[in-house]
Amino acid sequence: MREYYSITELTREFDISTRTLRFYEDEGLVQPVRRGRTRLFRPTDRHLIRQILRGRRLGFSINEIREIIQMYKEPPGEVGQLKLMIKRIEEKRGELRQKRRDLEETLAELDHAEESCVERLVELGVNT
Amino acid sequence: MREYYSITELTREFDISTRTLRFYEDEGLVQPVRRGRTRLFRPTDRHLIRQILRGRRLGFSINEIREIIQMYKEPPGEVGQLKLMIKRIEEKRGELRQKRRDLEETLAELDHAEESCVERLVELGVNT
DNA sequence: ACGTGAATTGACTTTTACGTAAACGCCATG
DNA sequence: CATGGCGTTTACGTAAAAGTCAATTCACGT
Repeated sequence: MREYYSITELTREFDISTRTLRFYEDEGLVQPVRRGRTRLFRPTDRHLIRQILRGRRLGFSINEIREIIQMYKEPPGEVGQLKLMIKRIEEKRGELRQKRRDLEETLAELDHAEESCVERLVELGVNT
Repeated sequence: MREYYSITELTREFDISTRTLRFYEDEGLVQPVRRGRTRLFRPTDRHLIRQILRGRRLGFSINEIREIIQMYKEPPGEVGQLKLMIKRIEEKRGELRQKRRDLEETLAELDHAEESCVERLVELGVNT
């Protein structure tokens, strides 16, 4: 496990711009350390980026991603906070399950659409 | 099956604004008929709205949603078009499968986070 | 005929998530 | 030593997806 990653290394690995990474830093999603003024990203930052991009692909906003990331962190020490956190996690899971239903339905419709296309090709006597 | 739905009926059903529906019309995603100036949405428009919102929840842009909707329509008559369409459908399915992986991973991490919270509660001697 | 509520159009505004450009520091290499 | 490459900050720009507001315009019930 490497200790530090430069910003351009990560932009290449994840195919995002430096602007994007700096933006995520401004938003408090990652906290690279500094050597002088240059940013050094640690494995934990790298993993966070992975999580951010996952959230992004799922259509979550930066704020929602921030919330989700909070949930991955060390659980709080106080009972009320813990219960609240669990409730929030439940809510997010609800959203994700909704997304999963949406996804399966969309996939099913695409399957159906493809079938229609294939049938049509067969009708036209195309060798598949 | 009702023949027509008014714009406000649909805004209530789907919890979106009239502005949003008109925007979707401008974008050519739905084509309600007109009686004078007022829009009359048919069941097919209603179903399209359902599909649009599904796409939106999955983080697809309007353009991507437009593409997907094209795929649901009658398959084209020409062989080249059909093959192209099938290729596009395959691509979209790829995207959706990526989203599904993202989703499962996120759900898994949330499960893990919740477990940590519950464990912590048990440590604190809270009666769950 | 008249007021009231629902719908319409059009213009302007807002938010999000970056893009882009300018201007500069640091340093290794030819 | 200057050139390229990578890094920085600050600031302004922008596209997408609506929200908001103003000014009508119907449709109707009385």
